[in-house]
Amino acid sequence: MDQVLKALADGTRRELVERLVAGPASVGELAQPLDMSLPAVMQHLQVLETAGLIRSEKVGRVRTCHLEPAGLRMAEDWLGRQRTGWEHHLDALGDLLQEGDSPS
Amino acid sequence: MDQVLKALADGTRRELVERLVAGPASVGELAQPLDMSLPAVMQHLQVLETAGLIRSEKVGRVRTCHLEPAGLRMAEDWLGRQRTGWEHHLDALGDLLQEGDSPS
DNA sequence: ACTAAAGTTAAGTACCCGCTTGACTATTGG
DNA sequence: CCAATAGTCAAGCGGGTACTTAACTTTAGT
Repeated sequence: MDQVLKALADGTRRELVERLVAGPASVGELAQPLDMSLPAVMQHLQVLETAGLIRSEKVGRVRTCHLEPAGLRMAEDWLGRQRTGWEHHLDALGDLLQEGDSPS
Repeated sequence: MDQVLKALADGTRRELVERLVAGPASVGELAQPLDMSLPAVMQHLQVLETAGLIRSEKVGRVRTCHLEPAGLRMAEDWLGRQRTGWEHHLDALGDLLQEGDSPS
């Protein structure tokens, strides 16, 4: 969880994810539009892979990366739980107020 | 977006959010279970508020904080878009493969 | 075999983050 | 008024993070 959100907290890494939504890509393809050195991109990819957000296999001399939806779903679920929890709390509060509204 | 995910990337701040799901709380109440100094908690709260994840008003000498679901929902939506985007991509790919499967 | 392409590793640098302590400001109750 | 409570401001410290460049490894093309 911590790793997933830390990974997505970086704008560059989110760009990488957004690119990978369109389909798998090699390290070079991912690096090309990114105005930074290739090793920098590598480090970002490693962070994403350690977090379980992407997976990559190397065949020949080219490493191909693809998205792993499980990681995204985990983060999404956590956010959803907190949000709906709070909204239900508000609902319950609303009911309580309405109930106590006309006590005569 | 960047601010929201950076804010949630920290474990302490996620604890604060989880606490606030149960309802509003004062700075002191939030700090009490957190084995760190009060200014540290303040800084975390400021990060959360700047990110739009919580809101707080000060009445008298006590500041009360409450959750703001909009921020959570924004992050949740982004994650959902990426994930479903990728899943649809996989579906389309599956269809393509199946279509080309028996070309005779 | 020789060279270019695609990554990878290692080391170093500059900056950002979380936390601390200490001093300070407002409110509240006696 | 006096002191305790609840929070805030400011400076500083240590570790982590995002890059960089330079050197190296492996594979592919000719």
